[in-house]
Amino acid sequence: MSYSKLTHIAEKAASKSAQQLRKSDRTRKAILDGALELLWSRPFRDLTVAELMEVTGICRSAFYRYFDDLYALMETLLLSLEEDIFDVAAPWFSREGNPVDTLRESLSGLVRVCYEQGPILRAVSDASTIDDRLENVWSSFLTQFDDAVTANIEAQQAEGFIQEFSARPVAVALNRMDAYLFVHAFGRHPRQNPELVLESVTRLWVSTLYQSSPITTKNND
Amino acid sequence: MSYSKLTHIAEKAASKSAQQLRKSDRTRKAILDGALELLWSRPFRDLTVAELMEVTGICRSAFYRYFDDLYALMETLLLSLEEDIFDVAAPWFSREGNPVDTLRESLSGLVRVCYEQGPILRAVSDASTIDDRLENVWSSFLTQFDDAVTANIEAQQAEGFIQEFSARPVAVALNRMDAYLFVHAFGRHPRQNPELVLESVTRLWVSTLYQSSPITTKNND
DNA sequence: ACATATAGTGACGTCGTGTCATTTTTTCAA
DNA sequence: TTGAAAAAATGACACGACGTCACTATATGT
Repeated sequence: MSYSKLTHIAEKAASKSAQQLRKSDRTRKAILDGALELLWSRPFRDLTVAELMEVTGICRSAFYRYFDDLYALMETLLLSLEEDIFDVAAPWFSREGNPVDTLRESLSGLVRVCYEQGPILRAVSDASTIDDRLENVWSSFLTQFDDAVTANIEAQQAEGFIQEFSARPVAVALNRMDAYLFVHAFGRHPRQNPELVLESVTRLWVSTLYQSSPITTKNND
Repeated sequence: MSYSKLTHIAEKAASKSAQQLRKSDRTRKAILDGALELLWSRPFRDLTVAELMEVTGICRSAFYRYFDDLYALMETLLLSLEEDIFDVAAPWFSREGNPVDTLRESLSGLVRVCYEQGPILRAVSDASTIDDRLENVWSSFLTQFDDAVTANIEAQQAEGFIQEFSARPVAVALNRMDAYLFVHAFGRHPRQNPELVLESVTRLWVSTLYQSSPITTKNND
């Protein structure tokens, strides 16, 4: 009987890898996918649990088995965005290579990711003003960035790449610009031209931090 | 009888100037004042018609005689903010005097007004993500600013004060920075130090637009 | 002072939310 | 394969906030 048992287990494993994990995980993913689908074309304010679960094909109240509320769901989406964003912003923070070049690289990646995920970014940003808890998550996400940028500015000031000034308020200003410019430019269809946005964001960062550097008006990497 | 009539009229006029206009206008003002009071210390998301009218001391449903909904009320608050903001930003747009000096003056006024009205600014900004109509009003407010800044940059480029680049995307970036930095810094108590915010905002605008200008790290006007 | 216009009231219907007891489906091991 | 236990899905419910409406009370102006 160990034969049939093993076969059975093997089948289970096979079916699991085909269907992806347990039922609950598939359902959770279906809900997240449904949310992404809806938020791609409609603002967060129009999203209701009823509509979302209708798309998912499961009873509305089942939603609450997977998320506390829509804001908890948005938090999940934000966390996955965060990963992409920190990854793509890495070059400048790595503090290897030419500061201006790596800054351009980081900003370019940031624009790309935010362009691709624009409507989601906007939905999270919108939702964060309505819910206490999500607001804290969003806010601490921005603050992490503030901290990282501040530290990097201070380090490069010590090395003489950046002139002396109070780093944090400038870091905060630059980050708020990025965040809300991206939300504004890429948060709704039709999204704005990412090349133009990248160009102007780069101009601001470079002229603020590395004043003497020349600025190209076309990106010719 | 014309005597008593005149006296009566005189009394009416006196009482009107003392009590300010008709009942409806006083009530409307009371509602707006109540909203200002509540929003001074709590986020927009916690504001309900019931709570607002409780503060005002009138029946909840009377609210709808004066405003379509809370977003219409917020629109009224935004419009009064707008006036202050356009007024105070005038110097740079007037295109008289030294561009950098007038820019500093405008930014200084902007920071002052937004500091004073921080929680209201934030409430409007928060509310605008929830309501269609208010979002359009907020958005067109920002766009007006985008237009004005774009025009001013282009004019000063023509005069040689500002180097050549695509003006609008830079204007949009600078404005989004202002708007959301102010919302972030001044929108909740305790508000951040306006001096520091002014200094960093000024740094960004000046170094972006008038690269060659020296930047003072203390404001010694 | 009175007739009329206007402001204020309370009750109602609606919608979206979140919970709960119950039913259905999965899961896993004998 | 089967059946018992665990987990997931369902439908009904109560709640809170909204916006409307017929009605009452109060202002307004002649």
